[in-house]
Amino acid sequence: MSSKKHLRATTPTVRRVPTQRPGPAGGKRDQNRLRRLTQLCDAGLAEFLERGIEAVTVDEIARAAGTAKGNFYRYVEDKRDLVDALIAPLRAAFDDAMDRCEGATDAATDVSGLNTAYMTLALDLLKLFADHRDLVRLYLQEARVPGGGARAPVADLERHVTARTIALTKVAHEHQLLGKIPPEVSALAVIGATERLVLAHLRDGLLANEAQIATSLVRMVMEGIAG
Amino acid sequence: MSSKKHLRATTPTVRRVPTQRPGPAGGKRDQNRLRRLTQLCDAGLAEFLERGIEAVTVDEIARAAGTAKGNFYRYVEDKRDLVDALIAPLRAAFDDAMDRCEGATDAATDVSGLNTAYMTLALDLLKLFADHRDLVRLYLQEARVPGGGARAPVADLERHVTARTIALTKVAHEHQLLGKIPPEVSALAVIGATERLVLAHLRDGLLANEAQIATSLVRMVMEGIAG
DNA sequence: CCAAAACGTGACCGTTCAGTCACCTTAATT
DNA sequence: AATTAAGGTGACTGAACGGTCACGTTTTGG
Repeated sequence: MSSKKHLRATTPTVRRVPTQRPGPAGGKRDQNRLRRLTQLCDAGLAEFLERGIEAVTVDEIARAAGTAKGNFYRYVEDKRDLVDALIAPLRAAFDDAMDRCEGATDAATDVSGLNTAYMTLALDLLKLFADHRDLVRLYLQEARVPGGGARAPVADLERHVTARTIALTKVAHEHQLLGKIPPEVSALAVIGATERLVLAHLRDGLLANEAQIATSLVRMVMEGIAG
Repeated sequence: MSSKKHLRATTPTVRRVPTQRPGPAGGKRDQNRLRRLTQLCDAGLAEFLERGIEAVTVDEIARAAGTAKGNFYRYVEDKRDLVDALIAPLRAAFDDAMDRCEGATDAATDVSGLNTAYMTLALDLLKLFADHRDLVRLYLQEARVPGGGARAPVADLERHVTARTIALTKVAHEHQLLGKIPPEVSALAVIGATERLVLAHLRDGLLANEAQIATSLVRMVMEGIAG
């Protein structure tokens, strides 16, 4: 057949990711693997926040995670894949909150039911910000740049967030809750205001008092800037 | 002395930028030079908007401007310098508007004088957006990413805008125009809402009706989302 | 205990890119 | 018209980086 050296017992293609003996879920193999992946994610996230996704090299991430570059590719396809893994939980948390709100608005029979639904959403999002501070910051820092290469998952999420928020606002608009302002406009204005405040808090350390940001924002949304 | 070939008649250092015969301002030399610089700026801006500042190479900019890479460096130090040249007019226009507004608030003797000052600022900024559409879009797309390398001028401008806007808002706050909301919070909320709307308009082609965006925004700032 | 899968490594390869340089052409100035 | 600065070019260099590979080590399932 082939020469004695380099004979490949199993599959001909080079396997980067384990497929034959991944071990039982929750077993030692699984644990180790998850730990390394987490280290890579954490290291990547820290670097991305500091210098931007695009500027960070695979080698830097691997070293910061305490391993070698070659090993990086055993856990993840490339930098974009790592960003994907990073962003996925954020997207999931956002969808959870939105799903819950949509369920509540669908079930609501009167205006006050709608308002509770929106207040619940606000609280859910507040919790989301608290639970995923660094991820939210990464999203805010990177979302607006054209999504080529590794930034694509972030840009995707931005479109997703925009679309779902506008859709939700249209419901409010149909129930006459928004006066003459087009739903797209009010949706984007609220998103924009919220995101800018959260960014100032997370990135610049401005506005240390989180509760005050939240209540001020709600007040401004309800009554305008002079509230 | 030296060999006949390659003798350097004048200065020993390689000159990239003309210093000895730049020609009179407005003269032909000056015109040509300005034209090329403009081509490079235009080409760079277009590429930056499409794929992000970081991803664009010097060679691409030069080719898009219809010239060779080597020539790029005769007009500009490097990519960062080009971004600097692009951003400078935007910064200048912003400062003009803010200076005018500060002058008006200083001169104002009553609340209505302050309000006119702020409305004038809003109109000035509206004009700024119209006069520098692509530059504003570039700013919005790139401002939040950590400012390493070529993106530094944009990140600088973001800090500048934030600082001046907050300072201006503090004046309003001292005149009791903002109720209980801290001036930093209202300033950032308004910036955020405005920027998000402008970005949707410029980048995504959403919200085609500019006048409606503007009036809606003013209404929301004044009366809240339900205006 | 042992075979082999998974893990880990860093040298290596091919590509890309910023910045330079020697040479050529154009045109402004005297 | 002659001189020479300025404009223009693309090949070249060195550095950086993504991704691979051959090899060594560890872990585990049987």
